[in-house]
Amino acid sequence: MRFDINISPLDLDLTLGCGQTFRWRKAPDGFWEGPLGNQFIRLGQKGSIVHIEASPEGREVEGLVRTHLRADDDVRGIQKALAEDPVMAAGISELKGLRIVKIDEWECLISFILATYANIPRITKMIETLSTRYGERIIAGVNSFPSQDRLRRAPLSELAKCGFGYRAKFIHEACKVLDDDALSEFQKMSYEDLRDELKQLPGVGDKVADCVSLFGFGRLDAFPIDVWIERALGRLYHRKGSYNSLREFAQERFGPYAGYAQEYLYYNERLRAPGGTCMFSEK
DNA sequence: GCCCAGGAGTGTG
DNA sequence: CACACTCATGGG
Repeated sequence: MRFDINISPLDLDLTLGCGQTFRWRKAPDGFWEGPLGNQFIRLGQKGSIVHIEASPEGREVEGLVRTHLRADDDVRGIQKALAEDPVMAAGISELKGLRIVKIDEWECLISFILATYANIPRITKMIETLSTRYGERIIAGVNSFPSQDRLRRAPLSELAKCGFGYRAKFIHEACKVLDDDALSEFQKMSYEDLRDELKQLPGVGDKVADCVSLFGFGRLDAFPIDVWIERALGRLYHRKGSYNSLREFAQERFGPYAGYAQEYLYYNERLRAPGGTCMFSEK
């Protein structure tokens, strides 16, 4: 099955290639491919037209892709609002097609627990290992992200051999602490309550809670602060301080779309780092 | 070998 | 509140 949808503005390379999500790969033919739910999806782009291929053939593919790429976000409006800040305006200008993605809540939580203090190539590899061992086969060589139930049944001794380091026991314990419908209950909460709940999970601190709030639960006001954002805020806004003081600065300055602001800052900071660029241009 | 990574947890002043 | 230290490991 293949068909086209229209999403604008959109740049798949920017959106899928640099650290929001870890399972998309750029194929030699220029298509981005990876698992979404229990289907293997290929996405190509010409202008604002996105070509979609899916196997096995599912009925809700268009919905899956539109949700993942947050097709209903008024990105132009968000950029216009953020661009009232001249510093941000300059940062946005080369990133018009960068969109926040919407990741499955469970996949996002585990992914960003694994992402703590690791670089993107390694994170990608860890998630690949987890899916290969515990996910279900979609097509040859591609497995779905493992379910909560399946991961809960994985003994720690086994997870400890996956190359996750100290993260193994975090995800092992997080699985056991959460019951099956906990995350759907989380979805009903305010952002503040959601953060507090997430932070009670092992391996989830301020930064992971904000990443999961933003990319997993779709809270566009979340503003995750990692080392890159910390540098960007220092360099561009001369701000330094605790996580919460920086977060409050961002909330006040960028308001309900702080998450998009964060992504523009993140990308700019990475692009200007020596050799530090994104997946689609690394090999 | 060295440095760093989309940090968190715990303890101390 | 602020630091300081440890955690386990691989990619560049």
